[in-house]
Amino acid sequence: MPKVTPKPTTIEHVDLDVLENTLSFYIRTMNIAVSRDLDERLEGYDVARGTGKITTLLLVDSHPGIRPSVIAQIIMKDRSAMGRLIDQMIEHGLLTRQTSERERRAHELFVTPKGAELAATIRPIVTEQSKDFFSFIAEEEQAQVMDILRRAYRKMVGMTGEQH
Amino acid sequence: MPKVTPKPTTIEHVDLDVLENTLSFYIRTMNIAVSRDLDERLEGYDVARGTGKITTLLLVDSHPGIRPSVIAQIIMKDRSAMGRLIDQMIEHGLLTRQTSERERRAHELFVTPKGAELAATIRPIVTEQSKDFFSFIAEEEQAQVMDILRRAYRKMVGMTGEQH
DNA sequence: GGCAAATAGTGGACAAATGCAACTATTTTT
DNA sequence: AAAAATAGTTGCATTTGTCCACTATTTGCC
Repeated sequence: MPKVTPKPTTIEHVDLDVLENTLSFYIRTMNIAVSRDLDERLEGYDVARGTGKITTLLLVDSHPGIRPSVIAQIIMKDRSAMGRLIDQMIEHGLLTRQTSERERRAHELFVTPKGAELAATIRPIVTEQSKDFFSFIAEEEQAQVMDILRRAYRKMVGMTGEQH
Repeated sequence: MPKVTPKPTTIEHVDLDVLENTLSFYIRTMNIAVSRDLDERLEGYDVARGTGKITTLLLVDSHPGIRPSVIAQIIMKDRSAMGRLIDQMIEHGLLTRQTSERERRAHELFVTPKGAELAATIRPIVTEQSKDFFSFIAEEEQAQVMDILRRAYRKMVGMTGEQH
């Protein structure tokens, strides 16, 4: 209980308590910043806002017939959220959906020409955004972090890399 | 336009297109997973859910009198979101707020005894959660990633480390 | 001194995202 | 043939984030 009004703590002098050494803190915080920046760059592209639209578009584009549930695993959403995401993208004319003939429970997704075009437009933007955003980290270090996180991610979603 | 029904793409065989080499993808995705895990561990602690409560509590605890706008910068929220967060925490009896005497526009935040207690409870949980969650990454690698992200974060929020 | 601009915080409205649970349809197990 | 598992949909309640306008106070400038 300080007797005098404390000097205002400015951001330069703040230490982050235990968060200083907590990886999850940095992941969570950087996420906010990266996502915001990405949204700005994609403004107007009807794939902006929220995690998942970009991944979904690119995935369907490069894996025609991929099923919603597979994408859901990859972007860590539950099926209902995934479904809504797809509805949205179909409404925007980016994807089509049809029932699989061999698995009539499942759906298969395909890009429309518009979707394919958007995918092509997006690809370089997404790549550059990431590079630019992290440009104050040396290339090698970026690669290092990415390499480590990639392995972590793969274990997490069960991409073992085994071919059978 | 495939003539036959394509074989279903399973998660083991998916490649992530350009996202494979996009750091922002991994940050965004890992964020979802870490945050979910954290929420589970903090369930019931009225500091769970959403980014910011934990940081706010720990920051106020270790910097009595800190101002909302400083915290806002640190957790990258705008002032109105920050205000609501604080309202919530005051309602829960974790913080108190008073007008600064030297800057009557500004507020100063303090923890209540209950808040201090919660901070003490939370601290080890948060630290361990991060370690556990990333336990499949070697300690050194964790440290490496953290070190790099820390520097990135600091530049971003303007923590230059200068003492004046 | 006095006016304009900057800073700190509040409050309202609105659009999205998230999580949960219940429900249908289809396939697989037993 | 019945039960369990899988794929997807729908509705609902909660939360979050964002934008904008508004007040109070301080600082800078003429």
